Order: sequence, then structure tokens, then C-alpha cells
Amino acid sequence: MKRAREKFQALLKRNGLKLTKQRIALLDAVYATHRHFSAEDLHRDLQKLGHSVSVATVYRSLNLLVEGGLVQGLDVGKGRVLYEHTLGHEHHDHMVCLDCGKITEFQSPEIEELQDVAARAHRFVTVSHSLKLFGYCSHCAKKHPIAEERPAPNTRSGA
Amino acid sequence: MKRAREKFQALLKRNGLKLTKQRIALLDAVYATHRHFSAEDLHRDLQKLGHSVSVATVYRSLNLLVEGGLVQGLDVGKGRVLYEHTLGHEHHDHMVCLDCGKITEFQSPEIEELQDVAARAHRFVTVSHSLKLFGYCSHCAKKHPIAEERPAPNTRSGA
DNA sequence: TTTCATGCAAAACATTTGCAAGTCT
DNA sequence: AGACTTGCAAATGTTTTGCATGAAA
Repeated sequence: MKRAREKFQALLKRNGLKLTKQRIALLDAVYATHRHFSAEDLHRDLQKLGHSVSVATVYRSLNLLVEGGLVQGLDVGKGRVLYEHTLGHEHHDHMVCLDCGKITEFQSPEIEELQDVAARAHRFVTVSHSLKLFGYCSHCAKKHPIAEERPAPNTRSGA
Repeated sequence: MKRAREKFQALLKRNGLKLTKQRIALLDAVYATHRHFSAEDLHRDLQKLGHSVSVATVYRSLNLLVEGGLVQGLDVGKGRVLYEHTLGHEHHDHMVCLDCGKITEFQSPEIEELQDVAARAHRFVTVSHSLKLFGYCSHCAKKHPIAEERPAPNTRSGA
């Protein structure tokens, strides 16, 4: 994506950082996929592509991209963080399947609005938010009868 | 809290586990505080109380309590997990101050309902959910003019 | 050339685990 | 006695860091 490159270069310039071949390869790889990937996934993908960027650089660049708003981290628990690029994607929240790990995205402007209401009520200035539902995707739920029988889960939370 | 003890004993019995002095001390400590604490905090508190329960046991017991639903984990990112006891506390979500770390709890039945709607729409069986707002608490926002000036943040997300 | 970036390996963290010794039932 | 727990230390998995070398501006 061209706009990603431009934004990236602006980000680098703005912070007096340099455009290296590693950073280019990494940005391209990040914007080439439309899945949620871990730092390790990205590192592996880069190697496959012949750009062996070190793990350290993968982490450093990923952090840079997150700070610059070009990439977003999704903490799926147990210290696992998945990333996704942001440009070209509307804001959304996630459902995480506890069985197969599948990530389903969903949107709810109403929820966003209610979050703002809650924040205002507490004079809290929101910078970002994270809403995740953990459970079983439509496919895996079939394998978990207990899960399917479960009553309304809205009083339980892992928040 | 007496009910916590009872529930705990039932949990142990149900799973063929034993009631040890470490577990008793830990449960009491967990239910004695009304703050959000880390495993390390708990370990330290127990030592102060004269019950030196090992770190390994703190983790093992905490996991047991979480599985048993007596305690809830709150993943605040960067691999940090804070815990809170559940009995005697209504369900709620959290606002995490990026400056002072203060945790503010809030409730929104409307959001819960909308989450269920979204889950149903995707035939997703929710087991738990996590909604966190990251930003600045009313106190710290004053020290962060940039944060205060920020426009409606509902299009950004760390989800 | 000056500054920043990279790769490597070591370090840092938080949490988990194997195992022998100790406790609860 | 028998099964489960504990503490210790080693292991784990992930991410960060110090430092010398190499690349960009």
C-alpha cells in the first residue's frame, strides 16, 4: 500500500530516523498480509522472502509502527500479542476463539459511543481501547457442547 | 469473606484437592484487599503477614482461583496481569491510567447487551470478555494537555 | 562524518515446571 | 498409606538491551 509507505517515511522523518532496507521490507510484509500475525510470524515471513531481518529489529520496528499508529497490537492473553496493520482498515474489535485461535472482527459504533459516555462520566481521557470477546467461534462451538449450553454470559468477564 | 472460604473449599473438594495452610492464607489475603494486585504484590503481602508462600505456589493458587471463578485476571498489557477477587463485586470493566496506573471500574449494561448482540450475529459463544479503556485518569489528564486536546478517540483502538 | 540502525548474544521479566521432600485426608 | 502440595531452582517463552559494526543522511 502506497499510503503506508508515505506515512511511514513521514513518521521516520518526523523523528529523525532512517529509512533502511530492513524497515522497508518489514513495512511491506506487514501491509502485504491481512491476517493477524505475531512478531515471530513476521520474522519468519521475512526470512522466507529472503530478507533476513533479525528478531531484535522486528521487535524494534514493530514498536515503532505501533507508536506511529501504522500498526496495532492485539493482546490475546498469556503474553501473546498479535499485530495487524491499520491503514485501509476500519476500526473494529475482536472475538478470539479459545479453541482454534481464530480472530473474528466486528464493529459496533453503539458500543464506541457508550464507551465515550462512560469515559466522560469519569472524566477519563481515552487514548485507546480494547474490547475482546473470548469464547468459541461458530465452528468450534459445535465441538464444545458445554459452551453452547452456557447461559447468557454477559455477567462473566475476563476484563 | 466467609462465602469465599466456602466456595473455595467446595472448589477444592470438587477437584480432589487439598486445603493447605498456604491456600488458606492466600485466599484470605486475596479477599482482604479490595485493590487490583499482581502475583508479585500478593507474594509480598503474604510475606509481610508472616506466611511465606513461595512464588510458585502463589501462581499455582492464583490460577486455581481464576479457574474456579473466585478471582479474575485483568491483563493490562506488557505481560502485566492484575487480579481482583470476584465475590461481592458486581461485574465491571476497567479504565487504565497510562500515567499513574490507576484502575477505574465502570459498568455499562448497555455495552454488555450490545456485546451479546454482536456475538450472536457471528454465532460466537462468549465465555468471557475484556473491555479496557487506556488513557488518563481525571487527575493525570491535567498533566497531559495533549491528551486533553485529543479529538474523539472512538476511532482509535488498542483492541 | 556524523548519526542512527543492525545483529548478536546476553539480559530481563513473568510465569511455569520437574522433582524430592513434606502435608493433608 | 496414598495422593496431593510445596519449595527450590532450572527452564520457558517472549521481548528488550548493550555494544561493536555497518548503513543512511
